[in-house]
Amino acid sequence: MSTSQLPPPSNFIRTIISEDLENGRREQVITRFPPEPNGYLHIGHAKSFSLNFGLAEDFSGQCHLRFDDTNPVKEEDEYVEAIKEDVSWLGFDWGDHLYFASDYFDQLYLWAVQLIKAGKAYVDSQTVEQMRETRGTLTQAGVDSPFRNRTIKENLELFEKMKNGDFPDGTHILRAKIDMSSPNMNLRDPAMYRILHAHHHRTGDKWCIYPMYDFAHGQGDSIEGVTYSICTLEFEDHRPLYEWFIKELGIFAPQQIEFARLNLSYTVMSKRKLLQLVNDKHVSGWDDPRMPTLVGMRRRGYPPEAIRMFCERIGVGKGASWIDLSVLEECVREQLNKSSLRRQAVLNPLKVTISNYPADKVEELDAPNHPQQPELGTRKLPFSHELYIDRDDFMEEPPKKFFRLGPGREVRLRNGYIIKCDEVIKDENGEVIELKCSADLDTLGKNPVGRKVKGIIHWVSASQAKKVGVRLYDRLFKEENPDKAANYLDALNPESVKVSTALVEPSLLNAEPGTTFQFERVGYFTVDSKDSQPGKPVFNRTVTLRDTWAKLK
RNA sequence: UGGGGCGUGGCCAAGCGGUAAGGCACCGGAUUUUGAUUCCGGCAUUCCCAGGUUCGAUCCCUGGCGCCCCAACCA
Repeated sequence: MSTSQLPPPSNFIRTIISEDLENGRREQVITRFPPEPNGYLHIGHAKSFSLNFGLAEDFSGQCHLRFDDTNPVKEEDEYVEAIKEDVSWLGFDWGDHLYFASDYFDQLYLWAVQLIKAGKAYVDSQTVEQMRETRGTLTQAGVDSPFRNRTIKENLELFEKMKNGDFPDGTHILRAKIDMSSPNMNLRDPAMYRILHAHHHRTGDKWCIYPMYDFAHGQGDSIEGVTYSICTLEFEDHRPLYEWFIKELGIFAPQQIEFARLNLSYTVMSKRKLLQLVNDKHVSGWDDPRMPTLVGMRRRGYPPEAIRMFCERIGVGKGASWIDLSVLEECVREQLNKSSLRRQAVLNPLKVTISNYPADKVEELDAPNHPQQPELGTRKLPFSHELYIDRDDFMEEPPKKFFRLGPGREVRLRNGYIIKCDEVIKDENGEVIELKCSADLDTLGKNPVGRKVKGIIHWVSASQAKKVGVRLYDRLFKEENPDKAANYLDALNPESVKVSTALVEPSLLNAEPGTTFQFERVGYFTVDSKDSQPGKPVFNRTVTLRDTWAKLK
């Protein structure tokens, strides 16, 4: 299901697939999303799996979810479950096609033996350091390992012993016998299997040798009948190796296609760094609302449709591109504008007394839940002689383009009356602490004749307003590209969150965790799913509203 | 300096020899009890540069220039 009415935008991958289908080179489209379960998914992964699942949907094919769990020391079940949840959250469905690279360990082992028998693989007994030295450099050919010409029999025996656990980690390794002088480093006898006496999250202690990515990925694709193995650009140099294994093994050949990974400004995307942010407590966890993880965005209040829209909007190419964070935020606004109920909340209160309104009177005003969607109904908004407005909406000496409240000025109370500021009360320090106003009681639901009041401000009734916790989030990093700083941690935005309170209309007190409201004229706020208590919600600011006035200033 | 990629407006991105889609941003203007939303209009004589082929080139060729990736028993 596409999030937009428009046909999916054309891109080079779609073009390749369409052509293959037309000329009969392929008959169906099978893609796959192959995360390693060693961390939480982030927005960059969303780009990848939206592409893979999207392509499968568009061409009536199938997209598999396959966990690339070939490195047991980094992988955990916790991540497997989290990843499944995130993919589902965005609305994608892998059906019965849930796989693990570890499902193929037996087959992979057999294939390794097959290559040894064919003289295409050998057991190397050099140390890591020796291998590094003999591999050569980017401009210098490598040299053959002294173990390169072991007999097939010897290799078979050694590999079997590796499997049986006769050797400690790091003592031997199975390598493909390709070309130590290849200009492509990946072809200089790449590692196929390493010894790792480690417990695997799924296969337990069955194995003490594990296949490398390069020896597992293409074969996994092949076994599953994946027709298009779509990955990021850094694997371009691996493609010849991917194809080499497929060819030598004589198995079904998927096509690997590479696209540019997502770069988002004011964000870091590397798992290592995200993990460090969590471990070093720069954020509260993987699901901190400032994190670029899907769990973080969910908690922040980003709707899944917005993330889908974002992925579609940014397109797919091969050039290293940088997307501005504001593009994502704009998608969030676009989505939330349609779906969020409107409420009033004051973040920075300034007391207002309506002098011509009875002190003991409380009126229940009707306010629409959504101005463009009357079918969403209305709610009651209490009004009394004592209110709070936002300090930003009053200026003692307003500039010409300011059309909010000022001494002697008139303004519309959103969903209420027009009021006029008669008197400004200050404390001993000269700070404004209260405004005395008078209301034009004939302006409820209608405009006065003979004068136009342009300004509209939000407010809450003092005695009925409820105080709630709010967290005002901003971008996690202050630098556009945190990786350009000497240390990306130096680029952290010290003001990425401000913990504060807000006075809100009473109906908000029982809001369900996870729901998002628009605090009119302020922004979108989501009831935090972790820290809210029944009757005691805590609000996360998801994103502010567009503010052309702030830009004017 | 070996190999693999990429260069289209501020940011993405179509186009694949016939005379520059679209989105976002931006700038006008209209509507509006959110300076929000919505709506209407504007926004590349030019596709990294220089030559060449062609009636015609962003698309083909040659040569430059710039940027990204690769030397884990990570993925």
